[in-house]
Amino acid sequence: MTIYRKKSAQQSTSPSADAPRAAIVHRLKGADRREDILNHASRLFLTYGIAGTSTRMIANAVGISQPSLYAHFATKEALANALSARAFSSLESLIGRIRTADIPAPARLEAMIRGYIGFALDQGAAYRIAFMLEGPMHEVEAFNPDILPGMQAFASFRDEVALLQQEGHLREGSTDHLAQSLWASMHGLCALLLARPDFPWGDVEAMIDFHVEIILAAYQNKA
Amino acid sequence: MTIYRKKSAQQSTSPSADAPRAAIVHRLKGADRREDILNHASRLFLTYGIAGTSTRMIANAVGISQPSLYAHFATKEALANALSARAFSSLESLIGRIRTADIPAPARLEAMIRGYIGFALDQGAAYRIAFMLEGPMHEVEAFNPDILPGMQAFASFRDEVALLQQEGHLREGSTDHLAQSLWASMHGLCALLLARPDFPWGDVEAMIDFHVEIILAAYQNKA
DNA sequence: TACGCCATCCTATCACTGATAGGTTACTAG
DNA sequence: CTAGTAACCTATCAGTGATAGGATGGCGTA
Repeated sequence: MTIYRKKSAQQSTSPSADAPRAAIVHRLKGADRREDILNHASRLFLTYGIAGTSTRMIANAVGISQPSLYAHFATKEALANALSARAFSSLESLIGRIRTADIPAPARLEAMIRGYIGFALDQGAAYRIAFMLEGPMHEVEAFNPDILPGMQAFASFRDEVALLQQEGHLREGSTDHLAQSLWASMHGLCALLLARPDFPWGDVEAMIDFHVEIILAAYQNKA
Repeated sequence: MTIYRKKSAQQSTSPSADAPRAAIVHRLKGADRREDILNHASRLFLTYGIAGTSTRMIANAVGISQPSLYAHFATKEALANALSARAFSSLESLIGRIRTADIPAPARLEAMIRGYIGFALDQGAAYRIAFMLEGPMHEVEAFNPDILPGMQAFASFRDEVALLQQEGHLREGSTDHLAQSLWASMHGLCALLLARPDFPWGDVEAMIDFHVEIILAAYQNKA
């Protein structure tokens, strides 16, 4: 029995050769260097995926040695989590902006849903890290501060759901169930589009519009 | 600046020591050995995750050398894809069984939805491989036969949606949009539950019931 | 029964990965 | 001017997926 190997892409232009180390290295203060690393890592993760981006690629792009990364992040996973945290802080602020914007209630829900979907598709790498990554299956993770921004973003979303419900724009029932179910419906589309971009989706824009319309009708008050 | 490393779990009982090689090795025919490998890999993937399972762990569990795996699968990814394919064949047959079962139309839709969710949560590892894994972001994958069972399962699902729509049990509109949106709604819940089992979901059973009810109401014909 | 093929399986080794150990350098407070 | 320390380095580790090439045993055929 013989299996033919698919020839590996990226042969001539190896990712590991991405941006040779800068000739002159400037020392940076911890916080600045940390931001520097996150910026380059974000770009690389988006291009090559997380598993496809090595710590050496990141270090080369930044212009420091690979072990120097570990002065700022305990592990590669911690770096990814920090990126996710950064992205979710911006999601939370996005939700906050929509909540405080002067938008009448029904349109506010739609704005929230479309904002969420747009965020997920834009920040694909960070969104994957937060919601689609394979974590330890049986091991209960000790408190991880990098998950917090995601939780806060959800909490903010849940608060808005509670408000809309109180105002009578959303169906009755458990607010937690409502928020989680609504979140799941939004997430489902984002996750599938991100995980299977090669699927014959047809017109993606139209598909999103269709799904949003269904969601709005499903969760709004029938009264 | 000093970062404290989280101490690595699995220290004393390293996963790599999982099941020492069997003393007496029996030669198996290609197809049998292949099934053997898939069975052990499935168990290990579920326990340690895909990235957390090395090819050496799989080989040790099976009782063969690590390079011997490559006589049956070109890459570790190919092995994972084969597992996914096997699982999705069973999903397709599940859908087929529900379709041909003697269930009146509205209950048939609910049976389909609950069957799908149950499958996803049971076959977590395979489901992840098929729908939640990080793939190449910019590279268009050449035809991959292991994706076929997943596509066929979706096609079967879409056919049933078309039928229910023709019978007047589902709302009007593009059948493709309807099937994709419905799939996304189901997937969203499964994906979140699998990716974030540590989230404070509350009563998961009740949450699933709530979501299914919403989906049924959302996609059924309002007439 | 004897032969030879070839699928099965092995050991040895590769390049690369994430991570660690321990020394060097440059900025800065006193 | 002189510590002290944060920033950074080189060298190296064990483990990973994958490859090269040789050993072996069962089976069809002469």
